[in-house]
Amino acid sequence: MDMNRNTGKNHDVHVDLIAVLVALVGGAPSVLTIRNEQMLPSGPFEVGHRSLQSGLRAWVEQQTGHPLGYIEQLYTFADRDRMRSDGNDRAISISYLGLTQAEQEPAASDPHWASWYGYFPWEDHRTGAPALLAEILEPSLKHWAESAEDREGRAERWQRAASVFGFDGQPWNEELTLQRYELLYEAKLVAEADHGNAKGEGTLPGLTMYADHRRILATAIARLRTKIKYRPVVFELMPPQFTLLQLQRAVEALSGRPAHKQNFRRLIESQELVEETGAMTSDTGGRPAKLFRFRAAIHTERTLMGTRLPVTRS
Amino acid sequence: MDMNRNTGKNHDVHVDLIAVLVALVGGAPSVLTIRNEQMLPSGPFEVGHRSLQSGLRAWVEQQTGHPLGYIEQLYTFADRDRMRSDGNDRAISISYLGLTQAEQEPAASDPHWASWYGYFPWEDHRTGAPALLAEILEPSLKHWAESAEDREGRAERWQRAASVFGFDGQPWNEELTLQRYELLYEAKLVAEADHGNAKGEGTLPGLTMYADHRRILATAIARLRTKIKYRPVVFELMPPQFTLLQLQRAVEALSGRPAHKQNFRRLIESQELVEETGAMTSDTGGRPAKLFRFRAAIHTERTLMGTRLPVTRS
DNA sequence: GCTCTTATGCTCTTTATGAGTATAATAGGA
DNA sequence: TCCTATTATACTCATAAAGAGCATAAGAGC
Repeated sequence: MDMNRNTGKNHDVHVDLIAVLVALVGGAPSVLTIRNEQMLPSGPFEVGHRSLQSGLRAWVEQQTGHPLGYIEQLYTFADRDRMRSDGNDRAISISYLGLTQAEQEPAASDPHWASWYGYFPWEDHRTGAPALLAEILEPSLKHWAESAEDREGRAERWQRAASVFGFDGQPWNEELTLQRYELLYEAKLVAEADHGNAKGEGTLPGLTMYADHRRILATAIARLRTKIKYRPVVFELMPPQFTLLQLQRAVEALSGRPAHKQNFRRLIESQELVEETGAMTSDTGGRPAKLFRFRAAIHTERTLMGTRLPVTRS
Repeated sequence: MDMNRNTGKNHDVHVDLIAVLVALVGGAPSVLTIRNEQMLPSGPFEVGHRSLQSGLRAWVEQQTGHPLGYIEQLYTFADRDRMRSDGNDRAISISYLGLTQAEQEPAASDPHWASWYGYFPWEDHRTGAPALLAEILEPSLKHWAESAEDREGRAERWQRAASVFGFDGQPWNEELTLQRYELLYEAKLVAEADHGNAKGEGTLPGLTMYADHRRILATAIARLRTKIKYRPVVFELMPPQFTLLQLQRAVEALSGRPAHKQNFRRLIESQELVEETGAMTSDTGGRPAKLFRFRAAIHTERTLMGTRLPVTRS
């Protein structure tokens, strides 16, 4: 039955496991990094590992001391020239997305919780579209579009840039984080795109990362932004008790766009995701707020239900 | 910068590429199989392959003669005991979902288009819930639930079965194909679940497959059923021209549940996914129908928009 | 008591969606 | 030819969900 093995040749390849571990640190959606915010925790999949997940768990705990909670598989990459800076031999990266809470403050600089908007400043629309979108990205991409050979090429490039970045009055779609990064990569506007060249700062604002780690981070953000809309995953990022505004801020931090407060609570409450703890908190800055917790039952029902979240239209 | 490689040990593992290629064959959602409908096309990822996708493409074309169209990555599996029947050494399977049209009729028996409901008879609710759900699955799962050790275990098992299969008046959710298969696996009701034992027919109706290929197929079905609701992927499965009823039948075939005809067309038309070709067809059996094609623009906009599809409530 | 700030309740409008009624246009047989 | 079965297509109705905004409540600080 098994005909594809043992053809004599050695087909085995190197497999890396990479973790995008997300937590909210002081309101900022953050990712756990090592090496001066340049790398995601990672390590090779070894023969001793019981499973992909347990292998990843081992590496992350060894490199960062942080335990892994909820994780889900993200994507498996194997682009020859995108992957490795020394890129000669064959390798595969299996990436995972993890959600936790950052217990201690990021004191030491090595395992460090870095805000993901440091790497993607154009993704944060919580207080409106960032200035650099119109001031830097739009002209740069326009220039790139113009540099296409033929007329259709130019039109097609600009069309793509506009729809993905929301230029020309098109709506911003926060889920397209990966497509935006890929477009910038294609336009050689991110430092990772020119191989072997001076690896200092990119052409655009925004921190760069080792190899394709920034692409993996973009994949994680996109996934999380999609998922948060139909599955109650914010859970994993919240403390045991919270106010509805705190919950809203968490969702806004992830999606990168503002939510309508009253509608947000209507939605959350109508879905019976949370229940009152009975306690109140008064460090709100205004009227004290009720504290909520997630309903225990949710954890089992989780697969079955959806969560939608209300955002402001424009 | 690169610290995780070359530690002296050889960490390399065997990587298989597996394709779930889907097409509609005479109204049946079908998957391309080899080896007497027991296997999905697959082969090792080799050093010569330019990318995962091109490697997969090579294997599928070699084994089935079928070209690969639209594909997307599904999942990467590496469960030691689930994966290989001879399971001693380490291996990883990277699976892809592909959508095409089956040009020629499935004449030869080896590369064969097999209806996916042959493997998962309980998944086809187009004409109501299949009888075997109540007659076979429900009692079997009840028995499994009862065989748990303690009271909570029994309650929890039945609770899970009921919500995933829609027993006790709970709604059927067509997207839970994978969870259903996993539950049956856990309950040892599918033949793949007892290792090395008589590999004849499973305890339940439904064809079995080699190793974990049926699980991969379940993953593909679940993915497609989810995706079809927010991305216009039916495209890839349709001929260049079609009537709205044909389109509806395609969607129903994939989702496994009936749609409301008038609402279906309202939705499709309101989304401007299609345009009239001007031609009509009269092999409808009744009043002739307008022929439609997908709007060309859609192919570029594809990433950006959603498609929703209306189903009957109960 | 006044002001600022956040919490919370409620209304209004628009849109989406599930469901059903009615009519049109063909084929085929009585 | 007329009747019937079958599918296509147009509308209407009711309800639910979603976006927006108004109004009031309840604290802190001055």
